[in-house]
Amino acid sequence: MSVTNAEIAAIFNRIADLLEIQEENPFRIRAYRNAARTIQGLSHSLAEMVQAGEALEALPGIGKDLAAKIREIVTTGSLRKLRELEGAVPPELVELLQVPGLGPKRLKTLRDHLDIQGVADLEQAAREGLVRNLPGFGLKSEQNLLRELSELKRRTRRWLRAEVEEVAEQLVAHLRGVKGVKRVELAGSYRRHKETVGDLDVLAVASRGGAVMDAFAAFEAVERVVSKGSTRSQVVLRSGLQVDLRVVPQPSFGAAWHYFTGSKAHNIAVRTMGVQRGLKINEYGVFDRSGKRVAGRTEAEVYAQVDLPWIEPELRERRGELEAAAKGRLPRLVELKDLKGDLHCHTTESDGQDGLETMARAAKALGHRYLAVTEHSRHLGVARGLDPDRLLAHCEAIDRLNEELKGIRLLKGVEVDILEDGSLDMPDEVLARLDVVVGAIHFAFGLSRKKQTERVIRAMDNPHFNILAHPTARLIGRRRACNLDMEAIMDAALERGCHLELNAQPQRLDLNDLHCRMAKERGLKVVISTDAHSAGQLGYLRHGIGQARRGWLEKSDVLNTLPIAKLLRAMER
DNA sequence: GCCGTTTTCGGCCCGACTGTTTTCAGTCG
Repeated sequence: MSVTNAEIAAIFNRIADLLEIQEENPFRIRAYRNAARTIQGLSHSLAEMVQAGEALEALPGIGKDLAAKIREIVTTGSLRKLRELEGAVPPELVELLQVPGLGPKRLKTLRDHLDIQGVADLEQAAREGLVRNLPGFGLKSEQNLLRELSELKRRTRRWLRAEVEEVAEQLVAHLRGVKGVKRVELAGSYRRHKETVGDLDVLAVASRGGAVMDAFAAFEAVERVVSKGSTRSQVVLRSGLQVDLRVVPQPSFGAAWHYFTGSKAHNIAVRTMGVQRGLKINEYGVFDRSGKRVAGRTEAEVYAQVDLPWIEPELRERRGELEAAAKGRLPRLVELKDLKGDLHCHTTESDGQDGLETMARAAKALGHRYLAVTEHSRHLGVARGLDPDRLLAHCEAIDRLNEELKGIRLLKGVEVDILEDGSLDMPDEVLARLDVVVGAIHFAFGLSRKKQTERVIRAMDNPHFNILAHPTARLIGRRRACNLDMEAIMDAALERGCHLELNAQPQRLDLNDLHCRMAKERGLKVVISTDAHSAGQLGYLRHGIGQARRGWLEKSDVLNTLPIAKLLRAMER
């Protein structure tokens, strides 16, 4: 099996960690991290590029040396440089770098004086009071280290963006109520709509920081204040989520919002463009050589200084957005209001929590013009999957309800199980009577790449098949993606007139952002659906939209932006 | 280790906070 991009990126990140412990040239370390980031963001396989003899050196951050290392990984499955480094550095030390407050320098002090080799050593030494007397350390650092070590597990987790949405909005509302605060906005990966976030970044505009910072520390959900200054403070919530707040004056708002939104790679690139123009860009503004502020009130002003139009936050990942912006070729990203309906949901007839009519009225209230009702099929017993008779009876109920409903149409559908051999868990003559057939994998996730890919393509061979639901079946943080040749599946879908779903459940968001881009590059339209199991979940489309936008999708790339008649025509095979 | 409107060497984004220090290093984002 060929090496994946993620594996190559992981090797480079690992090398960066090991070099860091060895206190190597920091720019060299950054080169490895930059390359890893580039690789993670690629929408095509490096292994295939190598096999096709394509020039890896054309990729940003990949020069002659790293290109050779990628070729070595692809052809031999490993990297000599990594083996050498791992031989020279005790593996547990890398883990210690994850401890907040512990960088390569202080780690070296710990190793030199106390022979610290891992988390257990450090914990013991700190307990025995040996750390406080080291140069550069004191009682406070020893206590902080002990606390960080005990929280290591909790602090390194990432959060589903949707999980922190509620507390984020509460915090923003809380801060907006503080006297003297002119504006409060969320920034960071949350604003970029990453599927998971490591912390929450909040930006406030106020002439003075004091009152805002006090209110921040007093926010109901705060467990502990990590640091508190006049422009920047950090807290940990009871949930373990870390939140950073920065306060800037009004004229700096745009520069600060840009800076704190990131991504880091995007920011560095923009600042570098500034340097080339004789400008210094920081969170307070854009400054010319004489130190005079020339921009900063809005993000658009900042971008204008480096001759770029404003760039949507979801695109700021250093994945070609700066080049596209320079050429005037930024995508016009799809928006929630562009969606005309939802093509995947469940009712109490299978494993949903609300009945048909409740779902229909909730969808109408959201402005949907159509909603496909797609219960599970028989094979999924735990979800009370429907056999052919129950499905046909359900369809009759849908027909009856459609006669009463105004302004929205229910589509008769099914989420049919794709069996292990690629056949569908419902007879063709039943599928033929439906408006939309959604197919999905719900078991045998561990098949080989070849078998899993064949399974899905065979399912799409069925002439009634329309949409492949949650294509990789991943659950973020809980179940890894099925091993699939996504490019082959997309090509097959295109040939057969099938479509792929971007499932908007926060723990799925499957297709992911890179897959969306892969689809767009092929001209394959994506369906954004909620897979709602209750009326409330119909609102999850917003999560799907965030992911779609990260994948550069425009209105015309998304099938369910079409009105009903065009939608049904577009799904015909 | 990468890269070039400062082009093949010598740079590489920039500021805040903490804890230690007495003027700053280390770390973080």
